Amino acid sequence: MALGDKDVRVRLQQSALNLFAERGYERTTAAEIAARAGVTERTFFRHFPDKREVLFDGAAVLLSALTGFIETAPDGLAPLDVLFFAFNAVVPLLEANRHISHPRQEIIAATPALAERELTKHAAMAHALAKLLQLRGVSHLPAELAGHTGMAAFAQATTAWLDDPAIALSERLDLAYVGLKALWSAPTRAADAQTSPEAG
Amino acid sequence: MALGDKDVRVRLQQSALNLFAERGYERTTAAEIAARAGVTERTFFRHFPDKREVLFDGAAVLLSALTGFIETAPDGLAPLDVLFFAFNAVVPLLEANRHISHPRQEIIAATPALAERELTKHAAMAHALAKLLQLRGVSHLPAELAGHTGMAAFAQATTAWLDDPAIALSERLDLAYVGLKALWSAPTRAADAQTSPEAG
DNA sequence: GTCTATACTGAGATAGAC
DNA sequence: GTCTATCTCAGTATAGAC
Repeated sequence: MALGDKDVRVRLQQSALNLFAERGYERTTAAEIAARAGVTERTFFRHFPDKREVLFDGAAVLLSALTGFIETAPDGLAPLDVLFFAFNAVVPLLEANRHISHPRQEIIAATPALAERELTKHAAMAHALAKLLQLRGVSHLPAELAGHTGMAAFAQATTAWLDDPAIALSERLDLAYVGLKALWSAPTRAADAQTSPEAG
Repeated sequence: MALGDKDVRVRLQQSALNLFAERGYERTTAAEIAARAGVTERTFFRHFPDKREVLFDGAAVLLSALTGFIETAPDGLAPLDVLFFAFNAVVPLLEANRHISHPRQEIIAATPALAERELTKHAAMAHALAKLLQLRGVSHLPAELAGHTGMAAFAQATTAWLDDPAIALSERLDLAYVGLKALWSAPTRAADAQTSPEAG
């Protein structure tokens, strides 16, 4: 009607982000989000199947970008190297969206219901990455392992970078990559040995 | 009070498992679960903070067992080898509970809300494993990577074994272990190359 | 144990685009 | 006319407050 031609969906997302930042997720009702966007509560639920989803639209864009890079990754790379090739390739996209991702991440971290939904999104993305690896000849179970392992590293790198931008995202990814490989070789000491590590 | 001395909590869990199997999770109300267990709806929510939690009590027992084995794992093992040492050690426990885990897994797989909660439980367990590795001297970020990578492999092995017990759980764990290591070395072909793999 | 807010669903009506 | 987006109204179940 007269609230400007900007898409209702986008208005709902912005209203939600603002209200969640102001009062917190639980103290914000779907009706309030809808009202600020100039529509009714029912319209909110037609755009988003539940209240949480309003914060998770960006995942599709990211996945689409990752898909393109995985499909064009060089031949002969190992499964996890394919994934990290794509992760590094989407760094500019993530950097460009940091001003939205950062406050969003804080809201999610403060809200168990949203943290739970984010895990679901990560699992879905891990599964999508696995299917792309299968297109490159990786068999089912190893592909799923690669998807989940890669996503764990990707999520750790991006989360750490959102928390503390002093270390660049590409460097965070490198750290995660090196850290993953070391999980097979770096020895750990038994818990008992910890009591006198320098003494023995 | 005459419904037998079996703990109300356990009766609620059994009622829930049965009702979910009969009608599905969404078509079962908390009041119905409570009624079958001989208590009121209010009592249900006193035992479980939300309806989903009634299916996720076993995680604590499993984690407790894993904790013991990680603490007593041999000195000098790499992070992921510590975790797989513990995973293999709890195989008998899992095998003993298969008659409960199997129907439970089917209900969870059929119910998105429950699958989401299970991811949360897995993430919590990954985090717990990470903290145990930190007690063995592994630093924070690598420990978290190991926790999530290990949990992904553990979950894949147990899920596959619940679906198809023809392959033993210990063998499923071995397959996951080997599969993980190969993610760094086994080459993949580019998607384009797939169209004529034998022709070139 | 009682009461209530609110997330979510379904059916039907309206309005505009094409 | 169809199709799509929205609103209105009525309802149920969860979960938290009292």
